[in-house]
Amino acid sequence: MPQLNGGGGDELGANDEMISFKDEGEQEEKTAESVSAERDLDDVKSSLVNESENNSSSSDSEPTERRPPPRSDAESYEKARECFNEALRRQQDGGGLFKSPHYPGYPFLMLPDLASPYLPNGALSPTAPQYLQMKWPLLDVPSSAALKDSRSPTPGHLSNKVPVVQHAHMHPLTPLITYSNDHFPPATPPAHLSPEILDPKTGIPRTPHPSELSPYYPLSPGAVGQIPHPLGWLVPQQAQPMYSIPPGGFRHPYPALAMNASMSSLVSSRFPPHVVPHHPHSLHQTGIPHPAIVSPAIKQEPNGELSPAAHTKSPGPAKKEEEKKPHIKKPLNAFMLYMKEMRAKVVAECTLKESAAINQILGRRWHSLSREEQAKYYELARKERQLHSQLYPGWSARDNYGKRKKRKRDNKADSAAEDYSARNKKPCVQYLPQEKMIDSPASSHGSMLDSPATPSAALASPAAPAPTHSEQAQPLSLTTKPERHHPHFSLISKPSSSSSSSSSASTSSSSSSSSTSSSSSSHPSISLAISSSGSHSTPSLLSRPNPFTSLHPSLLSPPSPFHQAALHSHHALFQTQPLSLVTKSAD
DNA sequence: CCACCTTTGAAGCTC
DNA sequence: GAGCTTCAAAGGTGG
Repeated sequence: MPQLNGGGGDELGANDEMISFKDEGEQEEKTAESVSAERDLDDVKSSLVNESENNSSSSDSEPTERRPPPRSDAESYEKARECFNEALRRQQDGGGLFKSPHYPGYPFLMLPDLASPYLPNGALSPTAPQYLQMKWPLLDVPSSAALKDSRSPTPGHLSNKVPVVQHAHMHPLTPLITYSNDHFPPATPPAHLSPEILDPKTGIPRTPHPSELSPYYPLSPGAVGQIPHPLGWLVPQQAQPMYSIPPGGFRHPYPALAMNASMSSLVSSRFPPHVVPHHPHSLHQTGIPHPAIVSPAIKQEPNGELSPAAHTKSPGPAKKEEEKKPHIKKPLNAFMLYMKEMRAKVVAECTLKESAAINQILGRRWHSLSREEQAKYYELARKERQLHSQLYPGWSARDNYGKRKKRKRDNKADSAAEDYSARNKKPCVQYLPQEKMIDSPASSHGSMLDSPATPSAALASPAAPAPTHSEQAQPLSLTTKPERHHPHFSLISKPSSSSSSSSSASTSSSSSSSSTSSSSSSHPSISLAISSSGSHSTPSLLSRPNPFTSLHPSLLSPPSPFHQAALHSHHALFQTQPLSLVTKSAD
């Protein structure tokens, strides 16, 4: 695996990590140096220092909320940290890391780059290759050999339309959905309607099957079993896909085959096993069966292949029937899609095995993603939802309620926050803070700005709520973490709020995270954002997240190549940041 | 063996 | 309409 990430793979993670760890003195320096002697180093350090201080303080300040992680956890996190550092080193050494011409040290800064690859018409520019070279790290993931092959065909050419492919850490997904920007104008047509996809092999444009658009769902009632999903086994990673197949069925569900691994992973991941009938590998290569469609209780039915249609298929006793009914899962949201994609990469980079820890990392990374990047996932998610709704018109999320067996609710209720906090999270806390610190400043604020809703809304989905101020203001991350980073704020909202302002308040977001997050975490981010804005001049280091995230919605919003092109210059972007920040703060 | 942890986001439910 | 709850993925962990 060394090489796996070794090359360009790490960019994302490594960077992330780099940043994240900055808080620690030594690491911080290392990272900074490694980062590349950015001129901004000083700034970063200073920021880090502050963060570190905050951090420490935070720990103090929030002791009540979170206790020190259990030893084991601590160790694991420590490990993770090391892992990150390692990744960092690799990047630096290996040189595989993607470096933006503009921001050498900061791989993440891709936005501008992204734009470049495309021609005005949205087609991939010949010059794009440079980006193309950088496959998504994910691809490099261990078991991905297969993936590599699959993607090898020509990721780049996959479709001219798919910009994503080019970018290293981009959205492998795009190919899937034809992300291309041009395709999702605000009022994007239903996913299935999306523009034609170039046939990977032939290069001939063809209309995509719904399945292609989103492979994730279980077969549609009518379509049912017709299609085996190739990717399902093709893709190494977690694989079982869940999506459905188009009524027409598809041979090749996805151009994906040709597509790059990441995408394929995504697709495959979701393709329901049943979709892929009895393929010898129906199980994911890893051997992990995917419950995708089937309800947990049922697990995979013998004929699990049956798709949703299945439910209809055997009219048995009502109860049994219900139980048997394949469980149509909720469509994955943007973050879930992102997680699916990136998880393998993170795992590869780090020794961490625990999903909880990994998820935390992914969460941070998610926040650190630029708006555009996030927007892609939002768009993808939106399309999936559309497809899902089309496939299962009658389906409602509520159908799945209770299927999971009541979980925490009980515990939480019973044990209350105390237990809750006590049990696990601590570890995370410590862990997070470090990484987060880095992110937080940049990303966090960015994230806030970027709030899920915003990006998506702004960029793509018409459906998505308009990016109102409030939305923008919403801090994604409310989830506690931010607080830690910035202890000052950490305390209950009010005090801190002064600085950051009320805006975030709204943010509190419904997110489940429950209490912990409660605090005004968002505020901190805002404050940071502001500060950062001031520094926008020095986007290089810190910034990655900031710059883009902070971008003004209007600017970012258009995912289309055109827009990207417009955005071309970072400077412009950076400059824009302040505005965005302002808006938020205002909110 | 099952629930939990953890993340964000969407949708449903409650008031 | 606001706020809260549940579920989606994932895999180690603990009871």
